[in-house]
Amino acid sequence: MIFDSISDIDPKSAQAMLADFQQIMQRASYPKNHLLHKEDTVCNHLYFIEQGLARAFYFKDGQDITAHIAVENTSITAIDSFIQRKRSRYNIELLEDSVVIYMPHKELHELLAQKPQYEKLIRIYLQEIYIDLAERVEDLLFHTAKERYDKLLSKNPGLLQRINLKHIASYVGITQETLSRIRGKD
Amino acid sequence: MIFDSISDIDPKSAQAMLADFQQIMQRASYPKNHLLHKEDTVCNHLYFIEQGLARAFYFKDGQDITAHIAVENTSITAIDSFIQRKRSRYNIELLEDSVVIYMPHKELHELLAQKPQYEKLIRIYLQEIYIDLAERVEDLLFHTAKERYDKLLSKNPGLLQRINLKHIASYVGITQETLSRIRGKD
DNA sequence: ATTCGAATTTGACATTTGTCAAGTGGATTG
DNA sequence: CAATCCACTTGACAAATGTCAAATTCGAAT
Repeated sequence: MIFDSISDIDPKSAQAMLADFQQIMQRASYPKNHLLHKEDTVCNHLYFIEQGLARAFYFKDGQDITAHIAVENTSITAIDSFIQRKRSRYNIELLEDSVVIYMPHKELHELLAQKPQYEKLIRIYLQEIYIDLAERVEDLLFHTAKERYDKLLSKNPGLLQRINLKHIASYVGITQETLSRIRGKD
Repeated sequence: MIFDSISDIDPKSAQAMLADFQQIMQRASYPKNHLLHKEDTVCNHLYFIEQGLARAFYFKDGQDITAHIAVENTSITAIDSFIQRKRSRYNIELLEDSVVIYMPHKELHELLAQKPQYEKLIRIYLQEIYIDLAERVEDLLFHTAKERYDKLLSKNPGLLQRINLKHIASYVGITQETLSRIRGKD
């Protein structure tokens, strides 16, 4: 969550920063299956999941592939689209009735132009998601599908009860059938 | 390359920024096989390859795995270590006699503290390498080893003549033998 | 409780990739 | 020129994963 980064900043200004950020962020509730973002459009919002569950996915050769899973206190966007202002191949879908907080790209951009001190926050946020992503690459390269599956579940206990196995399977990079067999051997 | 980001910034201040950055960056030449960074130490430098070739690698079950390849005008670090100030599992090795430009973490940190306007540059740099990494994840998940191999070579023509096949194989996530067989089918 | 449909598992077989060992070819060196 | 080394390829077989189709299980709705 982005506001974790504020812990790196001195507490008295942190409060003020938080207030500024809250001004450009909005909260909304959506039902299960709602699409936060549709493929082939530019993604204008950075979302934080306050309550609920979301996934980013797209279609590869007709297959529904989950690229990212976001639980509570976690962010989700079509980040390449959000950053590069180009159309995204991803959809973002809620898997449960959810409460999300979101920040419009335009407002964020303006805030950064007006108050450059917030650049630091965004920089730290980017560092954090970069580290996460780097870990994902290592997992994909050097760990087996079973190890990736176990790790995902140990990081997110209870996730199994909230999401289809096929989404988890595509997220860890294997078919649902293989995942099912892997699970059997316990 | 980090200074690409400067194109987003108005030209007159770009010059001044460039000068500031150059003050904290140094240039050095090293021979082939030189280690820019050793595993199990904190990585204190962000390197840009001006001339030559480098790779980041580490050992997984005794096997030498290439995690990143950096050609000219490209950056390389043990980025998680550089950001998080913890020991790295990566080594960074030059594959040719090279000229590198590097920025010490301490100086960068101090520059950012003194002149927060540079945060923007770093933010943009992080955005760029994040996008690259996200593309890598997609490749690993959704493209075959052959597709990854072809893409790597089409992005970097001539790379084959500069680097061992085994490094390319581990980079695209397969064994050298499999890569050799894949190459045969052309 | 029963039924229906979706989610998950299982079976059979094809395909891909890994492993280990041996072979080939080119460059280097004495 | 022969010996040697290194990179790369090939062969034979094992292991892992994919594909497609057929069960089976589970849960929601009646």
